[in-house]
Amino acid sequence: MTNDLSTPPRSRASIKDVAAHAGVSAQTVSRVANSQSNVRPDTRDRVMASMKVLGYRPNSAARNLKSGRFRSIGVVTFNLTTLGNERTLDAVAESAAEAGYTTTLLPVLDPTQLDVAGAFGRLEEQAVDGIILIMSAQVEAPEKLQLTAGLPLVIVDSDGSQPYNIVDTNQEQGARLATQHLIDLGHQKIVHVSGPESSFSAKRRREAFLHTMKAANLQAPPVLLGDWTAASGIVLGRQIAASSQPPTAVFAANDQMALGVMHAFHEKGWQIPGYVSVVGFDDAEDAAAYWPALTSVHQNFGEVGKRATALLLSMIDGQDAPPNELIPTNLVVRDSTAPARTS
Amino acid sequence: MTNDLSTPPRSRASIKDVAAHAGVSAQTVSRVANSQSNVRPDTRDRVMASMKVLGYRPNSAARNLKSGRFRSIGVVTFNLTTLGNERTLDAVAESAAEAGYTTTLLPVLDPTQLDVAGAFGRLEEQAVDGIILIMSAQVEAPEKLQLTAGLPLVIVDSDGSQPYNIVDTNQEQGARLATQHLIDLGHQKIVHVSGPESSFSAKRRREAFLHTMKAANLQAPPVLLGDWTAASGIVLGRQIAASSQPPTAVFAANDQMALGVMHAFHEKGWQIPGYVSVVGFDDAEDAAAYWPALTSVHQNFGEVGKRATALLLSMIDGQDAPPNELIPTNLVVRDSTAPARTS
DNA sequence: CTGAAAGCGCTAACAC
DNA sequence: GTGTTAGCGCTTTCAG
Repeated sequence: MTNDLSTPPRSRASIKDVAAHAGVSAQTVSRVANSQSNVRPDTRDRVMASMKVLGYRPNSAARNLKSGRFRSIGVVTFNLTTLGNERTLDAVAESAAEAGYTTTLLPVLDPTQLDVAGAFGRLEEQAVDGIILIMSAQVEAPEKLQLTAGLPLVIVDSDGSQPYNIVDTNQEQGARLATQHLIDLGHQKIVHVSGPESSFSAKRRREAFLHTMKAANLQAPPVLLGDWTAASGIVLGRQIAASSQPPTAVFAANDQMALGVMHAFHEKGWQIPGYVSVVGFDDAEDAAAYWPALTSVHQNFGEVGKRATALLLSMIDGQDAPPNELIPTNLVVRDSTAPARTS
Repeated sequence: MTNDLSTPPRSRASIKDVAAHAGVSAQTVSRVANSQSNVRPDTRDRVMASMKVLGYRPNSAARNLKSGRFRSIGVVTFNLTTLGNERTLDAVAESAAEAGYTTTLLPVLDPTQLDVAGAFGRLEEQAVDGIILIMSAQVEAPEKLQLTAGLPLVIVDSDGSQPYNIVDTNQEQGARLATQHLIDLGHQKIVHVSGPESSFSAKRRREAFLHTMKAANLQAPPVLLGDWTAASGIVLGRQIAASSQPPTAVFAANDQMALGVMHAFHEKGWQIPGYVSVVGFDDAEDAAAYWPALTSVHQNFGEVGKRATALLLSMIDGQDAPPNELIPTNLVVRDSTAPARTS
């Protein structure tokens, strides 16, 4: 894939060409292009005709140069393949488009790149007016983020300790909701299948789980650590299924792991929710089609993306950044949870 | 979300500022910024120091204006929320980044927009050197695509009849693989759960299914039409489960609908694959964690994105476009398929 | 090795 | 209503 810069780009008609063709000044063409009112109708028509004939399209690079803005926001992603990241990105792109901004993807293949001044600094060379960093659930927020100093930055993540503008779902509240739901159903032995050590989201959910258990005077069995994938859920689920004193419920930190856990329980022949209940987190699009339909904590990623974009745009406009925002979650009860077995 | 254009953008140090600070000409700064060789080491060091102090970042708008290129490719998406689209986009972004291009998202909220000359024409104003159109599985390729004339365009879709450069997985071959797999297992009554009428992918798969059945001298029951969602799979699955003469196998046009179909079969108490076999299409990340693990046709979306990007970049470089590409698929056999029941 | 001049395409500000 | 001028930040070209 060579990028021969010596190859001239396909020539496009410029404003001058149109002006010449229509027999007017470049300025008039500009006025027509920007649909300003002070152009005589017949002149406008003539110019429009010329634009059409020549296939004229305004050059946004020139516009950007003039205005000092790119009307584009950059989104740094580590791996889009996480459900939440994708939905958030989706919402960001839509919100940005509504505001007349485009969204530029800045994929960071190797997370450690972020620590390299050069690599991350280069983000600022991108034609963007601000940056949204959608933290991967698997990557720690790098300390070196200062490097973006100069460009407005919004982080979508759970680590409130970072000195940046954070938008996220209220993970703690969600985990509390899920845990309390199980407790209310009479479950006492509840195993938590958590995300990886490095993830702040995982940590938040884990801590909230532990806290809620404690508040109910319940002893939490050792927390199991997965990596968010369904495959890790299967492994951990089998581990649970092999224990001598099976729990009556499992709270998985995301739906994919919950799916894997249920898979392992089916293998073992356990009834869900008759023998064991399972709760997930995310409320994935397919959660209702899992077998059984999964009770899960709904995260409003669309809202997260929207708020993050709104926040960034207001920062770009030079306004003071509002305090960090936490989008509330809600529990969607389906068929994978029931009162604890009595045996 | 106002966009007050009168608010001046935050000032950044320009090449002039650096030049003044370092006591050299702007030209020299430019040379240093582009790491050209003909600068004396101490001059270079002085300039670099000034750049650092002032936090200088080259303005890509100006560069773009000079070079006539944006080093960015636009990706038009209708809805990212489809598995394939997301993975393809991911691969496009990575490939583009490797080639030094950024990826600009051009979300089209309302597909009918495409028919409006103005809306689609505006894509060309975007700061992109070419466009990849990832057709939604739910949207018909508009006839009006001619409107992009002027910008290199690659379409990721299955409609070979369009006069554009197409990259896609080999849907027909995949559907044949799935159908033949069931036939080889002795299934004779196979129901196909297809995607929506408007989708070319769905049509391709449906036709290949029908053709393969015919070639095996098997009569295909009426095809059921879903909308790709797991929810529609549940509805259709219940319909199948209610029939007086149940099929021995179902071939769903995507994994999500297969998940829904299996959900309905579980409800009915049917054993999978003991009583009925199910095959999906996509090989979703979680397919192996479904219950039972789903046999599915693997689509290499990563390769599709890569090839589409490579194709577009070569077109941007003014090279002749190679013929349309079809990426082969392969069948991943798991636990949801078994020999047909004999009863 | 370094600098000065010109111009990429566009638009704000000012003529007429 | 329309045209002219100037300049956004950078790089290519040509002089020194």
